[in-house]
Amino acid sequence: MAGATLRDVAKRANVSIRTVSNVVNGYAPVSDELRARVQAALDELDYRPNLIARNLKQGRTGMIALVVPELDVPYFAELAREVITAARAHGYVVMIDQTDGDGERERELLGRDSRATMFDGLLLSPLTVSAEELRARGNRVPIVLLGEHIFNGSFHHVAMDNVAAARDATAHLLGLGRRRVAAIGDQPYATGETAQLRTAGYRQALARAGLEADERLIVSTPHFHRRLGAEAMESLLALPEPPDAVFCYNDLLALGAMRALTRAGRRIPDDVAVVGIDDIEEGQYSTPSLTTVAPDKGEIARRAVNTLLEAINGTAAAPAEITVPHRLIVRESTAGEDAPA
Amino acid sequence: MAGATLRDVAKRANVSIRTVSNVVNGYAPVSDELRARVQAALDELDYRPNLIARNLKQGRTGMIALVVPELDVPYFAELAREVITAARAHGYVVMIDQTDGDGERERELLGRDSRATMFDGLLLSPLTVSAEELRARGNRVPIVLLGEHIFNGSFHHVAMDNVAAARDATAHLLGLGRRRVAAIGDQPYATGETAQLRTAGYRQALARAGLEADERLIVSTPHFHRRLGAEAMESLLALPEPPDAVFCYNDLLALGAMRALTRAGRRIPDDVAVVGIDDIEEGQYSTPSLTTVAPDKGEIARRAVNTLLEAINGTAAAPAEITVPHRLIVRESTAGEDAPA
DNA sequence: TGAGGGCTCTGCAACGATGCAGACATCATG
DNA sequence: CATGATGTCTGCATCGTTGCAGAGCCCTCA
Repeated sequence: MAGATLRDVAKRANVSIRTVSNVVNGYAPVSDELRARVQAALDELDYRPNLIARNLKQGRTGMIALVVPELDVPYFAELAREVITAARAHGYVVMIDQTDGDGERERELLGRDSRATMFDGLLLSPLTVSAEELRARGNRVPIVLLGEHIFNGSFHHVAMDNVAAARDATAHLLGLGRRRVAAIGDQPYATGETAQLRTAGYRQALARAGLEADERLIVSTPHFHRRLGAEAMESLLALPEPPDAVFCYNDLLALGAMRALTRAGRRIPDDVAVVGIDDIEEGQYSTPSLTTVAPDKGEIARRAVNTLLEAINGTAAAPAEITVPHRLIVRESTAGEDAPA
Repeated sequence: MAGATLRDVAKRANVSIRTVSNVVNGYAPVSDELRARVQAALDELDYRPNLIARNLKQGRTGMIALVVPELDVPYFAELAREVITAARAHGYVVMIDQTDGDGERERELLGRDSRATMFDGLLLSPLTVSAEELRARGNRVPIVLLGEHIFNGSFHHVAMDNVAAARDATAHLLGLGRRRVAAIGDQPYATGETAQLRTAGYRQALARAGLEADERLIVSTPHFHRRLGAEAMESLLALPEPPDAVFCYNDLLALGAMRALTRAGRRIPDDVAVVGIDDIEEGQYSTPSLTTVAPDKGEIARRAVNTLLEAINGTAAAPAEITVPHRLIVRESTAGEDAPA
């Protein structure tokens, strides 16, 4: 049997549809006697409101979508959890989708038949979509961008200061006395803005220490997965003058790099110190535990959700770059036994 | 400006609403000339179909929900990715929600005002909801259960054979000649059915090897996170006769246990061999890499999605227990240097 | 020539809910 | 007793779309 509708309940309780609706929503005053009768009918028929109909009438769904490249990348999974929590605090639920880092799928989202219209707003962590494409899509559904790319003010955008984060990570390694600091994760092409910002930070730290960057120590990777971190590390170890420290553009690369180092018999941090970015939980339990730059994920999620809801309600300020704080967390991969437990 | 509707487009193109709808959906034959005129109007107004209205009319949304305890538990994140992929193959999208392992939130899902009615079906990985509660909720939205609990035939249920998986893992350790094999992750109370199945498998393996279980070697943990694995391992190491192997009920526990072992200066696997369950990617890159029992996540996702879609379409067979295959993957945490790369 | 059949195109009703305006009964007040 | 205020309850229109039945029109063929 399909679900009972307001009409069914109304017929059974011998009242108008409207009155049943009032009872369900606690709106207009309803006499106790009628209320009881309607309630009985509601229970007997096990009425559940049809949210789709309600949404159509009200013009909103109470759902926002979070679109990330890959859900099984721990950073995104952890961020997703924070977003769900932040949205729930406002009575919103979050639908999560992944693009597989596939530009095709990202653009699908913006296309005519996109399911995006099912949502009151969109949180998008783009990999390849450009600002122009986003602008061209019109202003159907409010959007807040997360963490990637540079959109110079056309959109709400929440991220940490990537240059500063990379600079802090690199400076930490230099502060340990390391002089051949490698970098893993550059992406010197159009869609690699985040990576390029981190490379810039890396170079800044070297410059401030009066060092010149050795281009052979900067390894590019098309994405940020463990395997590529391991491969990059292997290639660095094969250099005539291998590095004594490595700054990885995220924790997964760093974990892969550490795996390669251990396999090659190098000691961490004695031979090579390692630092990442993201502060995923895995890094606390790796051997050795991983020094990292932690963006404040909770803050990212809250600011993003709040901004999106403001945009939905039309109370949003002009699009702005929102920068959330980050901090360096020192663990064994740079401090060795001295690391705080 | 709010989105243009079919009516707006119809007015502009000077045709009926119905014809615009036909053009949009490619339904009835429309003359080339009219089609072009309508298409032009569609483009000019940048028409996007209102999916909510369409869904209301059609009685389906093309969305299913996946509800898991915690999204940032790698197993669930990896499973979610598979589910998204499987659903997409059928034109469905997946909305993901997490319950935080909170019975309250799980039950909310079944309550009167649940958003569950927004979805054509539900994939639920329950932690505390009982079969009775599920039955009591009526048959509003088709449900397929994943991995947890025992529902003896009242619901579609997809899982691996937990007893066999645990038996295989334990037998592997025994096959290495270990004799004091510990178990981390038992949950000897009502909502711990999965854990209890694994304990049963553990005991079976010991029995088949002619060994008696040492109850002190079975450590309970209220949930399956890294930290508890580490704590459990520490307590095991404090025993007068510590174990020479440990079977952890999932990979996170195992990774935590390995962390504790390394910190305590024990060698893996020489002093203590470790095996987990789940085959999360992290275990391939840990030091040492983690031996594990891998459920076929892709198969779980595909079977679950297919079954759910059959239920949605009314073509489903009677509720059934669907068992997916698993296999032991041997890595360094039990095989040491001999492990396959 | 006119009956029949295809092809286009259209209007109406409906999905299930809510906003609005107003009907009706009751009651207090002058 | 008339008036208006108050408190309940109802019917109608509507959200944007699609299903259905049918209206024209043109063509074919007997």
